[in-house]
Amino acid sequence: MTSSCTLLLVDGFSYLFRAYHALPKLTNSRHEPTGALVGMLHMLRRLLDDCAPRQVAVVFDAGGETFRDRLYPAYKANRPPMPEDLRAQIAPLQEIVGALGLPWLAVPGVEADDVLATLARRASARGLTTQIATGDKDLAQLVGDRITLIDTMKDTRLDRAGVIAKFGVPPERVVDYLSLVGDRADHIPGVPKCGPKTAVGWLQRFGDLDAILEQAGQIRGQVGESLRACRDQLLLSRELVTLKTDVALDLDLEDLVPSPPEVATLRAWYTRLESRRLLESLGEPETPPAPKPVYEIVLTWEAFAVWEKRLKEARLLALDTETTSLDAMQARIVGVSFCVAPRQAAYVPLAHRYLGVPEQLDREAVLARLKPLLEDPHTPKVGQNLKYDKQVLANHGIDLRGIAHDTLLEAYVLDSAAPRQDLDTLARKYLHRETTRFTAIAGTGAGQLRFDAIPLDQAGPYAAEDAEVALCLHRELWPRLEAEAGLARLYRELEIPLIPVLSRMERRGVRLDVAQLAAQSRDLGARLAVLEQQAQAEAGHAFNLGSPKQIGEILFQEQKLPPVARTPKGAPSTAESVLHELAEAGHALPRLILEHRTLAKLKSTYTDKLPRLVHPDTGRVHTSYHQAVTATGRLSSSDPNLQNIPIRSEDGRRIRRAFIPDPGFLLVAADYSQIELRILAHLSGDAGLRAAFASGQDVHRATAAEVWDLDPEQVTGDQRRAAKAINFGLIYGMSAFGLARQLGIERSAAQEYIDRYFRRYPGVAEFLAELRARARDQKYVETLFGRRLYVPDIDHANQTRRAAAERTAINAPMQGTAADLIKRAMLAVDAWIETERPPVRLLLQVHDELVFEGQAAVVEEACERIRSAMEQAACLDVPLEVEIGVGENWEEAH
DNA sequence: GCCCACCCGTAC
DNA sequence: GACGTACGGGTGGGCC
Repeated sequence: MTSSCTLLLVDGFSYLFRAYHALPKLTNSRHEPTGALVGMLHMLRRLLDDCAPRQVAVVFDAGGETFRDRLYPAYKANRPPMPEDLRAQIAPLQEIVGALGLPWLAVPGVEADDVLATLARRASARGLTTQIATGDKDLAQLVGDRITLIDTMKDTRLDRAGVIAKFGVPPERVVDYLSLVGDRADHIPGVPKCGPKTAVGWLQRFGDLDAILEQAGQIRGQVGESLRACRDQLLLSRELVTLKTDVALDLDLEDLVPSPPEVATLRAWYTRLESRRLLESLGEPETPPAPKPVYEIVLTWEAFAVWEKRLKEARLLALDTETTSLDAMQARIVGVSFCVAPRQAAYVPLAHRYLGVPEQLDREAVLARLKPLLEDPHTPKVGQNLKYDKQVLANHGIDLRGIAHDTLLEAYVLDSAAPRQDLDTLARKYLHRETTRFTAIAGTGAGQLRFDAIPLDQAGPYAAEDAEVALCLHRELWPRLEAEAGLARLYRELEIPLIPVLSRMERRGVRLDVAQLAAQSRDLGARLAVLEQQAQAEAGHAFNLGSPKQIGEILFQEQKLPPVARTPKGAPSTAESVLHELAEAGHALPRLILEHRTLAKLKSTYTDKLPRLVHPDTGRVHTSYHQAVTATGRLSSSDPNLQNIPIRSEDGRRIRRAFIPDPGFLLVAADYSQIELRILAHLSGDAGLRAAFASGQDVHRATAAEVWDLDPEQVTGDQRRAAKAINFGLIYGMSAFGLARQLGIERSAAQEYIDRYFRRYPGVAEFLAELRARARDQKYVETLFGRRLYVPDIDHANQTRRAAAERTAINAPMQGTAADLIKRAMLAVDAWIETERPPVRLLLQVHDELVFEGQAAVVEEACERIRSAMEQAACLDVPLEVEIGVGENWEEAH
């Protein structure tokens, strides 16, 4: 669509609104909303390119009361207020429009449409052609020989013929048409039962609105009656819909000639918006792009000595290791890279093995030279995920100290909900820089090269770049953290100190009774075979019990059982709750499948898998803890995941018996009791809930007694169960629906429970409402220690997404505070162990539990030190209680 | 043979 | 659709 015009008028909000609703809700890395703004600016650019106008005006509503509000108080009443994240984009938009050199105006007392109409008519009277860019159909009344509408989002242009095609009436009848049909958005009522077809019919038959009203008596039926009843309203509607063309404007059309753009201002704005496309639109930057850094490959001792000196003198050195494996416990060093300032980075290859590799420096000799520097706590280091490098260096006898910063943790504390925190993603997000990916030099899949097989001309620049990017990233992220004192503190005092603690836990590992697990596997295998045979006999044919698809076909097609629930994709669900319900109804097959599933899970995930992960040298399993994965601040564990070892069923608990201490040691398990509920009591300040904990009795029983007005000993099992379900449900943002399903009761009964609960604990109800409001207001929620979780979906247009964000907003402060708290406890316990060196080792963390092994002789004393460290981790308005058990295995310790 | 979506189940 | 946070196994379909 290309056409030239002399005057271009832009309906500012019309486009901003549409961009806001049509585009995904983008924000920049500072969480400032940018989506609608960037969309609108792209639209504006295209418009200017297409129209090449001599004069331009971008017109905004000024806000406040207009003559229409005075004429008709219901006008635009009940419109939801403008979303805050949209409102926040208005002022920047106006500033940017100004910097583009485009005249813009907002006139109080009239709407933007009236200003557009006035300007268009004035131009028309002077013989100028005008195009109005808008999505608002009211403007169609202005269309004429010299005035057309354009809609860049739909890429359409509306001239006189276009108006007739769209509305069925010419522009001069558009006002009458709109008055008859009405406009829901503006609260203009129209004639009941009169839609577009009827309105056009009348206008064609009678001419205009006055003629229709004069001859209204001729129109029969209900529509005729409602037309006659609407007479006064119609005249008012016409007045409302008619645009003013005589708005007093203290400007001349000549004032609408654009001035030259202020490029520097625009560049600053576009940089802040983080829009590459907009930045490119400014043309070549004033300074040429930095030349691609040339990284040094260190192959001689002379070159090494130069770098050694630089490292010693650096205020902060960035470091990265390249290895043979992602498994930190198995990995061997292939090379190390360093960076001391942007573009000053080097790679020291140490163990590359491909054919034709040049002479490298000796690995052990280089590491011996680096050891004092790397172990010096006063030589500050930065890197991406230094816990990994610390492990790898430990494999070579080096204890990395002086970890001052970690870009992974910086990024995580700034935005824990970001989907990825890897170096490539962070470089793109914060440095607007594309980096070489590992797969680009190593390939993918089975043919992927190990790092020592990658030719040095590729491996070297890749490795050096990683160290350099880490340093640059730190320079970008650290000021952002420092600007938020709470976040900086969390990072400095909790997350960074935790690195060596987690590293020690991973390195220590935990001992497994492999023979016992093998015996369990055999037992489970035999039971599974029996169940499989019984199930297949019941079904009448062989099938795969591990396939939900086949199970669904047998149960719901062959056996015609009722499909109780469906999966998100619409298939009949075979989930546990469904099979349970069918089994309760007396069907044999679902019960067999259930039992088979349970045992198959235990065998494949645990009894078969765990022994394979025992480290060949240590004879123990070494999990990896991930410090920057969960949105709430919890740790996660993988390879193997030791945070989901079964405990609830008897068969499952047996697996815990295989977790055993070193000879001469005992296992100690220390659990926080009801930690999240205690945090709820503290954060909400609810007197009743606080009292329930202060009394020291069973909190679910106390809750039940309070809600049903009983003595604690009168509480029935079902009442306690219900109270427990509500207590947990609160933490998860559960609805009456969820509670009803959980308890197997009617939804109305569940609602009644919840209502009673909130009447008894009004502080809790208030607190939860406040969390929702806070999330909507500031787009994030916080833990007691200032950890932040952004919830951008909190005003998502999709109801499901929005509700999910609300649940996150409710859950995160409690789950996150618990995570902060146990991290503090871990630091305290570790400090005790590292300074006093008792024969006690911290082995595992399972969200609210710490697992230790301690020498039998000191275990009793150790328990008290552990209890004290954990209970003193924070001072809340309710006591923190820790339950400690000791045993020959993990199950016994509970 | 590899990768991925899907379904399901384990923990707190 | 309906209860938050994770990790991971098996199936089955698609791709190389």
